[in-house]
Amino acid sequence: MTGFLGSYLHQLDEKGRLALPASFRRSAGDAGFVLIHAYEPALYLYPLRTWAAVEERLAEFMRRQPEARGTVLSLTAAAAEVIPDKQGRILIPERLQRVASLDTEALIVGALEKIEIWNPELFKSATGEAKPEHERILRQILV
Amino acid sequence: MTGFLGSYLHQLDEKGRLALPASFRRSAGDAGFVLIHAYEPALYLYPLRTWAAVEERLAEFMRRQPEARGTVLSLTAAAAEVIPDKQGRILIPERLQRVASLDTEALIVGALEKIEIWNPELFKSATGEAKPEHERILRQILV
DNA sequence: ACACTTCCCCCCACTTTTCCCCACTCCGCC
DNA sequence: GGCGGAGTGGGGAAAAGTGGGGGGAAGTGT
Repeated sequence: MTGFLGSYLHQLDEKGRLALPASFRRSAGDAGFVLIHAYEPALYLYPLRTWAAVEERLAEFMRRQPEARGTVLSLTAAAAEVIPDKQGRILIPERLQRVASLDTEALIVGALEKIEIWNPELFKSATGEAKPEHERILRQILV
Repeated sequence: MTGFLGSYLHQLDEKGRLALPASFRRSAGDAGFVLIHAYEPALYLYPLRTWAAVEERLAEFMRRQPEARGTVLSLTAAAAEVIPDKQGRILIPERLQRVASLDTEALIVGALEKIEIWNPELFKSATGEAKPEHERILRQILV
């Protein structure tokens, strides 16, 4: 089973509902997701299956560096567990819509173990720059 | 089992469908493929079997160099998992047709672990130029 | 405890896209 | 010359995305 791939431009309706691509729904099984906001103007969506590992890393990190508690707390405070309705849509809390600058359209991007949700314009400007040293490594990776 | 070899000129129909050569289909088993766009004006097609290794290397790359996230994200965003229909054709998303300048004809090129899909003219100009260099490199490889 | 409000989720309906299936052609091979 | 595998093209059924209305649960205040 491969990770999440591809990008999809979907509508965010007035109720704050966002339809996940059917292929993403299938590869997540139909358990729920965890929606968080971290350092970028985007939201991250983890299927519960992979979220467990993230949670473990968070706990481990706090044990090693207690001064990081505040950082982790602000992450968990802004997080939400979301479950798709029968039409495959998740409800994005109003506060998370605001921090991600989501309006009527959202770009749903597959990022291997997680899904990212972006404002389409912000995504374009965030991924615009091509870094030569990264490209060199990519050539090695892609055989 | 050998890698993918040979090149085939096939039609890209109005619906964006491209028939894979029957021999490629056979050597991939009939699981799906992953289609990506990287630094060249061409598309790369990986059978799922070999894609898993690529994905693992990508994850490793991000662990070592977190600042490469953007590069990997634009790669996965432009990727798609494709499954041949019963006639052995894959659907190439409109966005990927554009970045690879694919019109009505596509050149399907075997490239060992993966398959490359080119605009025929672009392929000629990309591979036609560096003849002397080719010879020098090949002498080293083929003893 | 009860009425009231609010919000969420289910259901229904519609549009668009996708993909499955059938039919046809071309070519090489028996 | 027919047969079979391969590539090509298009119609129709099924699925996916979108939008809105109503019922019921949860929370609030009286």
